[in-house]
Amino acid sequence: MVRQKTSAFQSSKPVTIKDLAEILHTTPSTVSRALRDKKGVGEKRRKQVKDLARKMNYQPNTVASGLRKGKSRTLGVIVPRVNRDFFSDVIAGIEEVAFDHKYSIIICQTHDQLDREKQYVETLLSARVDGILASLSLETNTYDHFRKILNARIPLIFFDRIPAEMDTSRIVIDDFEGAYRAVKHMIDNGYRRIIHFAGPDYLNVYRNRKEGYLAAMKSCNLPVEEDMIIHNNLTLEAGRKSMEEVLNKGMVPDALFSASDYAALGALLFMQEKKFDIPGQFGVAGFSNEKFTSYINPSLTTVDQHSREMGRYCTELFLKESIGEKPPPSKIMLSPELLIRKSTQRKSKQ
Amino acid sequence: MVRQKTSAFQSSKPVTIKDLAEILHTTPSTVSRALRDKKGVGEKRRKQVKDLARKMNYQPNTVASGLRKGKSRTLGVIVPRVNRDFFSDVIAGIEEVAFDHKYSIIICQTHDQLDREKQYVETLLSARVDGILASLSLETNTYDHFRKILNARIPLIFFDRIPAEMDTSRIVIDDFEGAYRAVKHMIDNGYRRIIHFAGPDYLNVYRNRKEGYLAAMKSCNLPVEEDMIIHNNLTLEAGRKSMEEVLNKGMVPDALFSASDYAALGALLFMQEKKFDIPGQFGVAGFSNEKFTSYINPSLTTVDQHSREMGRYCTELFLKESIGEKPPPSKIMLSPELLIRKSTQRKSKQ
DNA sequence: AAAAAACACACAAACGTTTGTGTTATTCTG
DNA sequence: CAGAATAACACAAACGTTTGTGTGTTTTTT
Repeated sequence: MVRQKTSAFQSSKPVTIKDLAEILHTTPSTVSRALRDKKGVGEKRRKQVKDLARKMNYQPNTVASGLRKGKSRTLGVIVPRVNRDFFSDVIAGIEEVAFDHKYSIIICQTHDQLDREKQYVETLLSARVDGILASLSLETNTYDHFRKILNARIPLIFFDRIPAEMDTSRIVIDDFEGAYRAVKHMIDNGYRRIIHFAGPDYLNVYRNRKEGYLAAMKSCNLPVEEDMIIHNNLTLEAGRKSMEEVLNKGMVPDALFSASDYAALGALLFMQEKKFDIPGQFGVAGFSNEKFTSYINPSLTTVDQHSREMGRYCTELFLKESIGEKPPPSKIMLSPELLIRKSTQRKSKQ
Repeated sequence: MVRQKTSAFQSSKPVTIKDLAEILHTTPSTVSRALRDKKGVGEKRRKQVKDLARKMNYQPNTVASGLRKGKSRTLGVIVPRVNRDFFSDVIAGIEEVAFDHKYSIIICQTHDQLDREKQYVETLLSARVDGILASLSLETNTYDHFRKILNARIPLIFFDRIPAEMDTSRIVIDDFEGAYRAVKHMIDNGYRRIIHFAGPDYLNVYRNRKEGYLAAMKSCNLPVEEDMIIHNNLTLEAGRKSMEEVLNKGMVPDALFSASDYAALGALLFMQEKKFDIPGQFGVAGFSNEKFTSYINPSLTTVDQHSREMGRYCTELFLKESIGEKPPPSKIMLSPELLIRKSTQRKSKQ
């Protein structure tokens, strides 16, 4: 005998509102209203419809309803990479709030490439997402693709890596403050010749971290020679290499403040190979609070960016913008948290 | 004077195919065919249409075309958490292949909760995604929601955490083999009383890792007492706590093979606090190759799961299933890679 | 040069909803 | 109990595409 599944498991084409209407000898409009608890449908009929819908395993078609309503209850999220702790934490935060409000999220990885970013903006626009949350790619130096989003009257919220050139809602942490506090802390611990690994100047986050570094040094009257600021791409390998070059040039820094944890790690590993005592002879601080920073030895002083909260806020900003008349853009700046760990704590101060 | 933007920046309602048709005194069908390079449109007209589309910044509406075509070029991805290295790496892999084939991906976090998983399946089904890639939540012990996907004739590919109960395409790594090799390696390095942190038995991955552990021990005639296998939820805290309990019970293991890197780390940190020399007095190996494992000290021996490749394969499996007649489900098993690091390398063997 | 084939296009229906408007029956009001 | 208000529904149009079919026109074939 053929195995007979319950009616929930019939295959074939999905059941539509029309099908339900036909069976009940009524019309699609009534069924639609019944299902969504809109008025204009009698008690009895409503129950009848809902019962049948359940029985026939009716699945609402959000594509159709999206087309009709002009809303997709979908959010586009554009990030450089999904598998970076910072970004995946932000995404986790976004997803949480989005889920609570019945939004789905489409994620887009730019791989830090401008043309991918552009292409994804097109895709999201075509998908008629209700909003876009984005963090700039490293290559982004033009913003017309983002302006298109605004012109389409779709809420656009930037987080972390934001364009100075556009007047949109945005949420960042205070990178300047985070860097300033990290460097100040290092100085307080007796480090003096602190070098800095910086990212590209055209990205707000790296520019601000550099400024924070400079301000902290200046506030203590510590000189910053030109070659104490090393721009690289902030990967582990870049950090290791830059550190090597610094030593090869004959410089004798006693600490490093890196705009990225990975680059900090690269330098730290290199210095350990060279038998430098960390934090004794050389202090290291990073930025972002990647998970590994608390597990390595010595644990790495870093700046936490409240990534998950950033994601949550970001989505809340979108929700605010998506209802009613467009409010003026909100600019939120979260306070970073300096996490003082072993890599910057000298046993004896200066 | 009012600032005048180029035509690319007009606001108002999006341009539709109908609009283009009207302007060119032709019909939507012709415009549609012209834009998509379908035959039935003259050279001249085609150029005319494309030029106008560009000029008016026409954005195709994938919602409408999705409704008409019954395909959304969208993939649903269901994972326990997006901010775990393993899963975010898989997602990165999925995104890469999906992007190349012009698919968008909707990501869903179950937070290891069954009801969230169910709800997301409904959402994805309603969104009429073209396929679903999923890894089970810890709580999943019922599969009707997944069967619905199959009944809707939507390709469903499981990865890593898969249900034994369903006959779908799937891709896993050989957890048994990975565990076996890890434990064998530890035995080869002189460890004898190796304990095991295991996850829930109803999840294939943890069951297989445990089996691998048992097989390796057995192959060397090493006894495994009941209390040498500790089930916990595999978090860092759980690892620490379990380790503490083991010692408190008066057991004297000389090594740990943990089904998770985090739990391994918890145990490792605890043992270090208790002044055990690792790997000298106590060896530790984990599973998953989380990023931090190579940066900690001692670096952690672990098993790499080729997560990115898994994501890529997974999407390729979907692509294969989405064309033509449904092929029989593919069952792919990737070979894990044992990464031998310091945490299991005794200076002097035995 | 007539018949056949190919082409360029218009027309119309369809995908599955949602929503405004009309129609009839029921309930309410004074 | 007439008239108004309300309710329960049906009807039809619309969202923006895609695609099958029909109709002239041009090109090719012989």
